[in-house]
Amino acid sequence: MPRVRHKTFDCSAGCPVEGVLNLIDGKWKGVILYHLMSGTLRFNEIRRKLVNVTQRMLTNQLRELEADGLIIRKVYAEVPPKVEYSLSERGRSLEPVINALKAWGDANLAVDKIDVEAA
Amino acid sequence: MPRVRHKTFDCSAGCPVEGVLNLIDGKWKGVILYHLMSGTLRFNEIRRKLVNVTQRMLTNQLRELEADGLIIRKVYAEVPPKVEYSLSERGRSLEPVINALKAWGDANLAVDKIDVEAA
DNA sequence: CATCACGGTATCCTTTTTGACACTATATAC
DNA sequence: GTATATAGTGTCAAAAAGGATACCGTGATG
Repeated sequence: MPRVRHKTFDCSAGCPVEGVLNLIDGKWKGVILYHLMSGTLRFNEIRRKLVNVTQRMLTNQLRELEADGLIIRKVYAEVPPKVEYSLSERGRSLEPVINALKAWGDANLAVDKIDVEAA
Repeated sequence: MPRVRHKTFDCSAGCPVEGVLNLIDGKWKGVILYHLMSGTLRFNEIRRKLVNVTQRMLTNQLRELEADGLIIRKVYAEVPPKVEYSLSERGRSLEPVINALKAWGDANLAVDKIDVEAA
């Protein structure tokens, strides 16, 4: 499992920018946060939204988000297991950031263009 | 709001979010963009602002940003060499995004020791 | 002649991240 | 008694990212 992502952020002026990026990059974190903005989701609900994610990766990403205090993991003592993920206060405060990302993406990552570059 | 019409690669609704993240993650890209928001900079000026970056990494990051159309590289035929980097139109349009990142970082990563201790 | 500044390349190596795939527990349904 | 669903773990391997270090060309400076 990828270990401690948090070292100390000793950097200069642009540092906060990198700091946030360290929290939300990782192949699936952005999308996970985005989906959780719409409400609580269970493990497999998230999995179905992130089409190609493996269980291991999803678990990893969720654990890291949890460790960074952005999401809350709630386990129900049931069988079959039930685990719900939701945004914490801190996670919810990221909403403007995620929205800015989404807005720019929508405006500047037109599908045609991606097609051309990917081809 | 333009929406994704067709899946080029498996992404669901949160895709644009990941798309932008793919452009601006990389260990130094966020900070580079941040610094270029204040104006044109030469290679070594950027280098001095990113204290621990190696030449190789800085070159890499700048080339990727250039390839993604976010910055412009202008070479002067002089000796010693002079190369100026500045934001493109597209890069400048990222300003709200970078600002959102910076704002959140300033507000939530102020002293990261608090993270550890308070949690 | 030797050295510095500039903006890089070229090589090699280590660390980090991601992926494939197999395995687990248990209650319920068939 | 076999299969299903859930939410995971464990192990190994590949790929991507990042780092260390050395080198290049040239004109001016000492």
